[in-house]
Amino acid sequence: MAALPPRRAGGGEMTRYRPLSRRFFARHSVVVARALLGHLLVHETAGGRLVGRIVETEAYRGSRDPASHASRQTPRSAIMFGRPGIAYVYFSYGMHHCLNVTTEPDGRPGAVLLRALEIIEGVEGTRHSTSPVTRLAAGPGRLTAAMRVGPEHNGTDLTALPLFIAYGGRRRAAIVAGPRIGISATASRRWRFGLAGHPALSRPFRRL
DNA sequence: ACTACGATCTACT
DNA sequence: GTAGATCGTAGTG
Repeated sequence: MAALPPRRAGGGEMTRYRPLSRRFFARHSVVVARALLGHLLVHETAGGRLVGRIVETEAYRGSRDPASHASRQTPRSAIMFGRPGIAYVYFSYGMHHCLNVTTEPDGRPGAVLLRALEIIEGVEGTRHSTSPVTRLAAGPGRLTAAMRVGPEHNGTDLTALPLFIAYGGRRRAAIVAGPRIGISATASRRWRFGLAGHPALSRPFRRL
């Protein structure tokens, strides 16, 4: 009998990175946006595993949130009305992709935009053009570039391989909040959240 | 078919 | 601080 081949670095490590449950995402977008801070985005690629800690998010919710793509029901936004825990990837400003995870129970529109990560594994597999390394995923467009996320991930399940959100341990840092970036309306809603003082934030949070 | 614009990033002043 | 790159989506004709 031949020896077992070595475990591939792909699925075998799912014990180390445990996906969050779908129920985690089936809540109010603002609750999910805050709760995601400190958890991990994991991507098992052919070139190796990429892992980043989520340090900044934004909540988008409901049909009456004018800043949200779900303020109108269109082919693109349909995914925000579906089941939670699914990737919503859209193309922005003609050159970037942004990654969201859908929220709220099935049938209610919502999503959380992942705006910044601290890359903690697989830095050598990410693009090296951005320096310092702490800024590699500091912004929604940089995040998708660093994590090799593209339109092919739109509609995929973020609770399963190869791209998923995993438990990241107990969060230590305090959470800060502010108005969402690039949104003219609803500036009074402070639905942008971040880990206080983290170097990978896309932009600083203003003090009250 | 044609137009306007954006949940951005980089480079430059 | 502000401009330019660049194109899918959605609204209008």
